[in-house]
Amino acid sequence: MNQLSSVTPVANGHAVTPSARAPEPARCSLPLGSAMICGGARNREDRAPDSKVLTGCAPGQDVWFIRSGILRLQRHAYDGHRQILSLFFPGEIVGFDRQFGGEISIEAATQSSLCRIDRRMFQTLVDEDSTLRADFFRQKQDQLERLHWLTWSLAALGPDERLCALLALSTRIMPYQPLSDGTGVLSVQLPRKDIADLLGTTVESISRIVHRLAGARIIEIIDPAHFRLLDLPGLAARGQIDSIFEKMTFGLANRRSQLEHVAAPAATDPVCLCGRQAGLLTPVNDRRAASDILV
Amino acid sequence: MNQLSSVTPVANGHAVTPSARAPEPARCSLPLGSAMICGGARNREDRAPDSKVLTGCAPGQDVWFIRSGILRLQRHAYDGHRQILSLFFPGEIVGFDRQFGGEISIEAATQSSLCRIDRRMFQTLVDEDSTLRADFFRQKQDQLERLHWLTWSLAALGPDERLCALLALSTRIMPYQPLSDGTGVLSVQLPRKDIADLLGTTVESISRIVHRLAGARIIEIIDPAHFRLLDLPGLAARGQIDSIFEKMTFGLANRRSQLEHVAAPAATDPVCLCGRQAGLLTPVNDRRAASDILV
DNA sequence: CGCTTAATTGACACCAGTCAATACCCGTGG
DNA sequence: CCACGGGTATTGACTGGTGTCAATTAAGCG
Repeated sequence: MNQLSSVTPVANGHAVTPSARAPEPARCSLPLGSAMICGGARNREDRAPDSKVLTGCAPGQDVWFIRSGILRLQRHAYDGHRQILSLFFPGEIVGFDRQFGGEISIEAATQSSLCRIDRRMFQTLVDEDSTLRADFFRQKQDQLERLHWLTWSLAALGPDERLCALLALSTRIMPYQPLSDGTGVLSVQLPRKDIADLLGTTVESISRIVHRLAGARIIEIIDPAHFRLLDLPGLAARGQIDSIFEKMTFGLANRRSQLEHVAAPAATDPVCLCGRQAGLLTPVNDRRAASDILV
Repeated sequence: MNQLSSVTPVANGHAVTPSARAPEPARCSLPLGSAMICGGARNREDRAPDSKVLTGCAPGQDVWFIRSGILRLQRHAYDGHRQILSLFFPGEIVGFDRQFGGEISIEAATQSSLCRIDRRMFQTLVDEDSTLRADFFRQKQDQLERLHWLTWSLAALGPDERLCALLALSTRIMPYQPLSDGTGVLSVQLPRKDIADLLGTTVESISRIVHRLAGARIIEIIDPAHFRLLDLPGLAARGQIDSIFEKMTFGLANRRSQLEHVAAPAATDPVCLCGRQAGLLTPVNDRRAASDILV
């Protein structure tokens, strides 16, 4: 237990790139297809948890690139019931699709850092750059697959199985510290309420299930947001995602590590690469000009 | 009751284009974006209910265009439980996306008529023709929206509300004969089991709900597959789709009527139009050559 | 130290799934 | 014409899980 507390600090800070929290990194370049998204400080926006990113009402002239944090796509029923339809993770683009109805919206689930992209600019890029298009397609496919899973599990699985699946998946999308004995410590960044609304259940049930899993020696509760997963394969099996685990998490983990590679050595050189085609990357020193290519 | 029986014949025949059942129409041209899909008889395939169209295992080198009928996207749990994730309707393209996992598959839910399209050919067309791409995008958007609805309703709505929503939506995707008094007769083409597996419930519950609705004078049961909807707006409201009803059914009804216009006057002239860009439609008399453009 | 918020635990009712039996429809074949 | 059989729909009785409501505890914060 005490040895675990030495690991937990990973949980602090926000989503994926702790370095982004540093005061004004001022410039960054983010990979997307063969293009680089160059967001100057003026194109970046930090969002606090529960703040709105896109609502159905607002025209939403912008597309958003997620630098860090987790966004949630949600819809409310007449009685106020909220259901989370999907989560969006670092490296993904949101807001390009058709305007949602008035009842659907995207909000920040955790502290997030976004990068604003002009809609028409992005449209143009997608039309011109087939590599970007392919990459964007792949994102859509990933998101679709996640939605398929959620839909299926809501109807075919029990709440406990759904939570097991989520915990297993979380090892790839949230801070997870593997230990030498095969177990690992997971930092759950999603509020309990969000987990409940995503899995179509209640916070009370989540709490009961968590403690039930702890009783069955499948997990160990460090604190309400940190669990030690004693049997990750077992979790995946209970959630019936063992056969698709790799496939579902591949794209996610990929984009995440890509972002980390970019964000990590950010303290070295102010040069920002921008290009629209593979092999045609253009080094740009003036960050204002660079950020204008892809607002 | 007797006046209703004079209406029900609409229910017979299969899905949407009864004329397609005629012996060997041999040629047809179907609109998709600015292109026309010209399926000669050898590219067409009729599928019986429950026959497989795409499985995760099979490489599936082909893309399918739905001429008539309803296809279902489904997945099985370990215990055999089946969940239908989505339905596909006439005018839509399936099979272009990433290969599914082994557990997911597409089958015919009703008697269906499909049109086989070579994958690479379609890929090329999508890359070249931005209008087709836009149309294809719109299809994907529609499908995504339906999936969003299903996901949301599985968690936020009760089984009865889900059925109400499905009935309301069905007036746009299944034979529906409006009557002068504002009511109308709906022919449900989906087997009871499919309805249950789509809405995440059981056939027993479906039966109970149907009779409950009849008791509440919201519908009238003509026979297990034909209902007289006494209060369509009420149904939509119960299903909480009243505010998005038009939006959700627009694309579907659109494609359906498009297909009917094409299929209806099929007995006139053997000329088959094929073209890749708007305004560049090329009349082709040799149907073999025509069908080769887009196999 | 008292406030607010989140997490937990308990008691309870009710809905919906399960299982089993029956009714119904629609072929076939006698 | 009726008897038979297979599939589907319906109905009933029962039970278990899960939501709901309420109370308690724990934790963060001024």
